Amino acid sequence: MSSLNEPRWLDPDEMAAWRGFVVASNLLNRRLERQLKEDSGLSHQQYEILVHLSAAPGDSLRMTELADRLITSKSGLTYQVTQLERAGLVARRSCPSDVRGVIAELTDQGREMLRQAAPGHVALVRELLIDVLTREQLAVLAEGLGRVSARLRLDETP
Amino acid sequence: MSSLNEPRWLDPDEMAAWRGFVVASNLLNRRLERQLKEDSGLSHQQYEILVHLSAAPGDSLRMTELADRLITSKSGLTYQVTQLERAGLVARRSCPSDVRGVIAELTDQGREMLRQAAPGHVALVRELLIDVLTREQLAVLAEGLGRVSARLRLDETP
DNA sequence: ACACCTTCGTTCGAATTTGAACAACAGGAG
DNA sequence: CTCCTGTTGTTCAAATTCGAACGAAGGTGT
Repeated sequence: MSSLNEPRWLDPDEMAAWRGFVVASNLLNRRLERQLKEDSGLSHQQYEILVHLSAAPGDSLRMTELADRLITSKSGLTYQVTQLERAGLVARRSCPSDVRGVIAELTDQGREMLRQAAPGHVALVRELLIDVLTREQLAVLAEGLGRVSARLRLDETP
Repeated sequence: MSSLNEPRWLDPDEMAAWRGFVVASNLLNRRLERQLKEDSGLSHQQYEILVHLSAAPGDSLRMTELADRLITSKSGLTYQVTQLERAGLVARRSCPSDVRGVIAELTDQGREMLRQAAPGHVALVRELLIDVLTREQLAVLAEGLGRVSARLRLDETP
């Protein structure tokens, strides 16, 4: 009756996929972190903040919305935005439609920093991930992990 | 002449794969972290230490070897092993063949903790990742990310 | 207008992570 | 044996992260 009490462990194929995911993710993060820090003095998190802001209309986003996209805690974002503000890359504005709201906005200096940092970062992502995989593998990654992400998003906000 | 100075940006498919990877990885880590902490009081990192030790011959590994497998810094491992030692889940032994060496060994209590924590963790990994993907997608993940990991490992130790 | 529950962003303390510096040792070339 | 170079694990200060608690404000129903 082991199937009743015992969990369904991962078979070798499943384990390989899971380990591959964890290992690749850790190694990749570590590598990108190092490269960004050396190249531009930015952490990966700070870089992502700039990216998300520059992709948003008006180069600005509300704190909560930004935290959701970055998948980080609100307090963590407060800290990092403060750092970026000190560096002159981001500015805080108050929200017109909500007194409580705070809008983080990309400064000209922030835009310039992103313009300078992006090429090296993208090149490394390409070298370490994109160009290592085939077109088909990329498609599977996008579709599969997209569905995984969607499932996780739903679980978070019921 | 933009192709000479401009980097090759990611096209929509490539971007989807990259974003999917980052988002899924962050959401998954966050979720697993929460579950492990609530369920067993362990961090994901601590859990992985126990897993790697229990998978090693003699339920023990040298610190450096363990740090490599966990993909973490040596100092980070020192800290976490100290925590686990205080909790009685891991013990430090000295290495017979190398006076400098320190061997981390799983205690009976650590083995028991792992036995108790593993089912819930595996079930969640299955629910959030494995069972969301098809057999073919899992195979692609394993093969592709395995190659990505291998490439990254080589880059680290030239 | 009123109470009530939710949302917003920040602050706080505790936990964790990292890289650099360090002392002690290993291993080989000469 | 004796330098010399590379490893090993730890310590240290600094940076980052998180969750809980908080004050302030939005939104709703009555």
